[in-house]
Amino acid sequence: MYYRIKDELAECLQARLAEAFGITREQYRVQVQYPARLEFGDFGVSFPFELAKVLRRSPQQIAQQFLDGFRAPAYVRRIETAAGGYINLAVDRWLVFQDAVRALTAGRLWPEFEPDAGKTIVEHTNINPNKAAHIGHLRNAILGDSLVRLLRFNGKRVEVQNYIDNTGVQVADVVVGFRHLEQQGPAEVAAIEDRFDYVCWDLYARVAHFYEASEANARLRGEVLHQIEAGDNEVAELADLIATRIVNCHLDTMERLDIRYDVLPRESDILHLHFWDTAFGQLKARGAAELETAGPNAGCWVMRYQKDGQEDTKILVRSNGTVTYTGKDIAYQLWKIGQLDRDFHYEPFRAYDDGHTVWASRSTPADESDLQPPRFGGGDWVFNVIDVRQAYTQNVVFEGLRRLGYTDEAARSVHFAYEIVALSPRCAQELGFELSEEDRQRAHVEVSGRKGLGVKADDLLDRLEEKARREVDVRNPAMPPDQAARTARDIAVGALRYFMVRYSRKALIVFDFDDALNFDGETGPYLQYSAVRARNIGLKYREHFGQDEAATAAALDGLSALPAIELPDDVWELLTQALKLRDAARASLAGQELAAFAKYLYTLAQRFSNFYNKHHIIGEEDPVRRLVFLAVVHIYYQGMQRGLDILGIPIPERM
RNA sequence: GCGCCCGUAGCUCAGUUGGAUAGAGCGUCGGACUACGAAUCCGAAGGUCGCAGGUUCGAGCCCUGCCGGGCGCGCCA
Repeated sequence: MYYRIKDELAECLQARLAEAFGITREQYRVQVQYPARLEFGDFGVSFPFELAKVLRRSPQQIAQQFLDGFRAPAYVRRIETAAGGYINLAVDRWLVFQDAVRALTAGRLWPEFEPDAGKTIVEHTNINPNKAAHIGHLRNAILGDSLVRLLRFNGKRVEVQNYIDNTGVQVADVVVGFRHLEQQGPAEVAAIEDRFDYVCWDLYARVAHFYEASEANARLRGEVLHQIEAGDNEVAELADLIATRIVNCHLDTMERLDIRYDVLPRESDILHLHFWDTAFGQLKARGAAELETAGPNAGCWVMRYQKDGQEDTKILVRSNGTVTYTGKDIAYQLWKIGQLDRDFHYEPFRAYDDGHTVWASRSTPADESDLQPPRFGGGDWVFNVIDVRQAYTQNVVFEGLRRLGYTDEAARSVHFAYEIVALSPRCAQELGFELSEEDRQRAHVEVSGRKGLGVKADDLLDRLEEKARREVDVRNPAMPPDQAARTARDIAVGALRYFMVRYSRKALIVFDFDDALNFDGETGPYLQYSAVRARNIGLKYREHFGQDEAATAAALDGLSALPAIELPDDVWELLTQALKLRDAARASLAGQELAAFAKYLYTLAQRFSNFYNKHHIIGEEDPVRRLVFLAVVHIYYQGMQRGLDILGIPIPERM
């Protein structure tokens, strides 16, 4: 198989290196690359340059000596030196093609990766349950969900967690809003029929002004927060009602994007089950937590650690005995790596259409549920999808693990950091916000839930669907309305999901409706469109030649017995790009960069579009060429289908 | 003050972990539908990779300094 050729060649070259120069793989590891240009070949290496000094010979001489007596595998058609020291290899196109067609007809184009015995936990979304989700949350959830899909493709067993901070000040603020601005209690709030997350969005922004109005108002926040943490009172009941309703809204929003979860750990349960106590016990026993007796932090339990030769101190327990955010996070991370010695109880929170259940944590054993929860937590690898502003805190948490002796676990805990989504000043003004003179001069404005400044996730999805629907209706006047709606939805999802992963994690996205609503060029719809066309070719082909699927499959099967024909460059480039799917997925995961995989798929779609415009498959006179083209289109479609699935992008029937 | 990140075409971004002539999209200009669907394709213009040194056979990528921008560093969460 083609995906194995690169590895095989590396082995082969490595062996020859030992034979010709006595260089072991420990001394030098051969790295096979893809040459910059097609005419150079399909694979290339540059080790003659790198070994020139050690071997005391010119790169050219090394390359020559290496090649004299080198026995290349049978599929290597051409091997030569270039540009004073590169070694380029070109493979036999027809052999690779036949091999790929056999894999296609046998249904094993992308064999599964070795399943991984361990468990990988991915935590993402983590939206404060006090208002509607916005574009910043979309980047988190889409990045997180795409990572989950990529991990699964790479053979990992993944558990998806969505942490619910239901006892924080953000929820308290909305409770204050309902009680003191709206004069509403649990019964009235439960009866609200309007979009609950939107109601809270506006209310949350009003509470910020309410606090500014007087000291007494501002004090309400602390009082409410205290009552929420204490539990067992009407304020806590209201907070729970709000948080639960909002979580349901968030799950609905994410469901529109095919994003699902396995478990929702709730902060209130971390408190009630005293996760911190056992974590604190471990920290004290190890001497990682120390009680300060003097100085500004007197009375606090702190963690001291060395960072770049400088000592840093982080407070874990305040002098009033309460635990800081960092402290709670260490306890939670310990649970995730299976070293807390304490667990949640669980209850089903929601059942998805396909029967999958998302569970929520609870503090007490579930009464009489016939469903038994899976074992949650205890991951061998942990990915925390959190924006880059939390880098410092995440480092402190991992340092905490190391101080407790969990160095391997800390090494397998990843802060999957990404830059935030901000708004262009123009976009903020479009949304009806008055910007200060200072903000107007800036390149971007930060989204702010407190100010109510932001683009709501569902509003954006609605606008995408409306625009897609107009385009669908223009192109497909005869399409039934329900199919048109479905298609518009698929296009909206494709556009949004691709938009959020096409940027590298370190790139700050300055959001603008013009960019996000674009369906041309490097966008999700471009990829979807190319897949739809490829699928159509298969349909039209069978229709035109009066074949059923079995007959077409038989014809493709017979292809490997036919005499070789010359594969044109553009066909070859399309084929090899499609066959690099596994390589691209592996590299994307190794580099922890989803944008790399997105770019790979985009390039693949470009090659197909190019091929599509140049060659007419059904109109092709030569029956062998026609069949070869059809096979390549099939391979392309299979690759695109698999690739788009990794990005969570659906393929409409028509568009 | 300390730490992290960024600076590449008019705009938004890639750049396979140091490789060959720095690539896409948008925008601009000019072309291609009586053939599988033009949400497409082809062509053109557009670059001192922030600046200056250094390491290297080779630097957009590594090191040092400077300039410009963003973020983080709380007995908030």
